[in-house]
Amino acid sequence: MMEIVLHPGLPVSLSATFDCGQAFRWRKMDCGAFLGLVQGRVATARELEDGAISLHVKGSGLLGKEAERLFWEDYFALDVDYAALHLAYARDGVLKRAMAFSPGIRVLRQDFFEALITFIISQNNNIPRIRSIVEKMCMLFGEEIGTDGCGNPLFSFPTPKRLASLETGDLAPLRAGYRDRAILEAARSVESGEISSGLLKSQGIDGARKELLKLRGVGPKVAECVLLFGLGYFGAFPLDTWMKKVMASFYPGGLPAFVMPTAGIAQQYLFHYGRNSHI
DNA sequence: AACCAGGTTGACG
DNA sequence: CGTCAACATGGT
Repeated sequence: MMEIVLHPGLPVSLSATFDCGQAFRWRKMDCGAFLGLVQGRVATARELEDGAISLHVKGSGLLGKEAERLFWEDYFALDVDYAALHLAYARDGVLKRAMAFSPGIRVLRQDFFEALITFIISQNNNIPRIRSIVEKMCMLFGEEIGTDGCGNPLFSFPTPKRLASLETGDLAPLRAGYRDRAILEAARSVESGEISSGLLKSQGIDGARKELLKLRGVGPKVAECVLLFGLGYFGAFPLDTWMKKVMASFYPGGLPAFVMPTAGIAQQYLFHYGRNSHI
């Protein structure tokens, strides 16, 4: 077990960050801390009084102390200056309200393959069911990487190799419906090296988007989610049913130009606001 | 019983 | 180019 304390410039709200529809494998424990399954690790996260984040991390493939810290700083995108972002966004009345409604959201840099498969599952689906399908997938095809407080086993997200080896019949227990085919084809594309995180990160957002759109089950919305959550392109802008409503009522002429370079981060505040504030 | 959920696809004008 | 039904599943 390794303890890591992160010091974000601006306090992070773990509940808002983990419950805003970007990550599906964090859950709140009875004690108030969060339990997360992140790239082979079992992590518990809690907010400290001074705005720091305390992480307790377990797993067989942990890096050394410093590398592990860098991993988590990257995961929480501590290189992004949220204080400056908040200051700039406050020029826009709607964004200002959205940020006040749930301050401390951060767009996480998650694993590419997990984001790809998870957001393929997300199409025409709801968040509780996405979670349950992903959990079943990990339980069936992931590796056991630890246990929770009650002794229940915890599983990693399946590797591309494992998913690529399956047939559609194997996915039936997930109850993912017609998404089965897209899940397997995407896994095979990654496993074969036809598509890879390294390539997509190196070629810029427009090139990466074009590649992603070639995959079955990846249309405009899922592609933006993978760009934003799985590849760290913060300019990506997913437009789902909720965001379409938000855009129609608040930004009929589009987002303000100064927001565009980080449109994905603005989107995350607006999405959470639109879904949870009953405006 | 319709309708919806972090949509995409293939067919048809 | 744009529009549109069909698509699995489970919840309201």
